[in-house]
Amino acid sequence: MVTSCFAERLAKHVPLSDAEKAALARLEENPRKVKRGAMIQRVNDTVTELFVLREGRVMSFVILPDGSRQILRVYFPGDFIGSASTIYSKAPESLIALTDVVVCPFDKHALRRLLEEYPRVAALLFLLSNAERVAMTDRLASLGRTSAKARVASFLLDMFDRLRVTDDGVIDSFDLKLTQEEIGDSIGLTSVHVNRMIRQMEQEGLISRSNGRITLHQMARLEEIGHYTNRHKDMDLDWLPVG
Amino acid sequence: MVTSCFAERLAKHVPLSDAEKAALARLEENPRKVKRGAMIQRVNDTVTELFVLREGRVMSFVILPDGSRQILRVYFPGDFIGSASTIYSKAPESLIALTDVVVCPFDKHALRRLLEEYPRVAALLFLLSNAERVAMTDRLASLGRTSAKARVASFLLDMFDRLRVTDDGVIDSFDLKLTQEEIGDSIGLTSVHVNRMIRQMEQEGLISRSNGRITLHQMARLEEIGHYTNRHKDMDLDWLPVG
DNA sequence: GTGGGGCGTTTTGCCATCGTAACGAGAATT
DNA sequence: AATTCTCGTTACGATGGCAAAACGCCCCAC
Repeated sequence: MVTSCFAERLAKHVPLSDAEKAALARLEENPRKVKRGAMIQRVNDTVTELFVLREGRVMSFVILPDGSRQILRVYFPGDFIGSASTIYSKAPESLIALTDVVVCPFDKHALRRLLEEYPRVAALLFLLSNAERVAMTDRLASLGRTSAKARVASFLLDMFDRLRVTDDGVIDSFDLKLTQEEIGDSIGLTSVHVNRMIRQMEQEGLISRSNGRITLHQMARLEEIGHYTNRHKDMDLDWLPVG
Repeated sequence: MVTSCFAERLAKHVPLSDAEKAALARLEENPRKVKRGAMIQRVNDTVTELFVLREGRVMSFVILPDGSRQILRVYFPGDFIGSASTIYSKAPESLIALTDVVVCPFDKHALRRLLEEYPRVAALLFLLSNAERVAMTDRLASLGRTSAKARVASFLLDMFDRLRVTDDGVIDSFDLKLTQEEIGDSIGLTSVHVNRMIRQMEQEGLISRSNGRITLHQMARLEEIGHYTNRHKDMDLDWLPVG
């Protein structure tokens, strides 16, 4: 059986047939290595490609006319990236490698064939796309209606929970691989203020840090501060057609 | 031919076969009238239903523990609502009718059959879900990185452009049917500050108002102020399978 | 081993933007 | 007619942005 990190990810939600696994693996036939810091996709590029992220971390972002940056999403291995190019001919967001990375690009016509031949995979992609939407609305509420401290708390918890889905090594500490400026650009704060909040949370014993790793100490208290809800627990995909 | 406002909406993107139209119309077999202000869905309700909005306006929102509200999305006729319940068993957001409304609820198992039998519709739903995601990221950048004035400007333009997709009567003025408090709750501001910005924009001749209707005068200038991009122009669905 | 450059973090003082609280007026709803 | 909504407007103040500089650390060249 060919392995595919995307198939593995999907299989965490729904058991896949061998044919489905093989079809998904075919999307990952052309792995491409990308160096840390390199641009994978640029805003307004004409794109027909999507990606599965196999190794490393990637972020999507936009730069506003005044030069400020909004980071839209941080991606982890097994994530499906750049789905906006299924509907827009020009990329609405840029993609950059946060670490050395392996991405598997495939053309949207390959996706089309997949959707035609494997309706259940199509449904699954639809569902996961809805999960992404909910993740966005959660962050929207965070940016729109919560304090700086709450935003940092919920951001850390979100990263933590997402890492834990794929990486079993994650217990209560993790390596964010983001600078404080990047955290700020994710949650609508300046790096200065992110620093203020992180140090404050550290002093309060909510988190601690050592050489880049962040440890979360009072998970429940952090969830309260950040008004955070772990969405991963409540997923229900059992109603999907059987493979 | 049975008419369905959802099919009509989809047909604006891709020509649909009669079979597809009929299948979509079947989702709308049980129209339900809802009074203005009534709750259609409540956060944490166990839900298995989705909706097509046939008439009126609906908003989705969450209430944070401190009582503040974040409005996540305003929906217009032809919109597909509540897709989060395809993946979460408990509703992550509340739905409320902004005007008297006709919604067409259907169970997610009906959606499942549709996805199984009409792969192209499944693909289409996937694409539109991605468009929603992009709309969310646009607002995320707005909340995270732009001023109050920019947020109001881009919000007005967004509502305007979305109304124009379905309502041909919309030229340069429209009836928002939102209070200033609701606008604020959409873009992360207080009603007081929304009021400041709106009056300021009115004084500058960017917009004008009379009994609830808003008229946009300097569209280009507004787009500049709000860092707004009209996403509707750039859509490309031609690569989808033929019906 | 040492000096330097780059990057990220830490820190400070100042101040703009935006929120809070409060109240009045007019319109709409009962 | 009474009540509730919505909008308008004010004074005051807190949150978080801005600018600038210093600090620590890692890596590299010499």
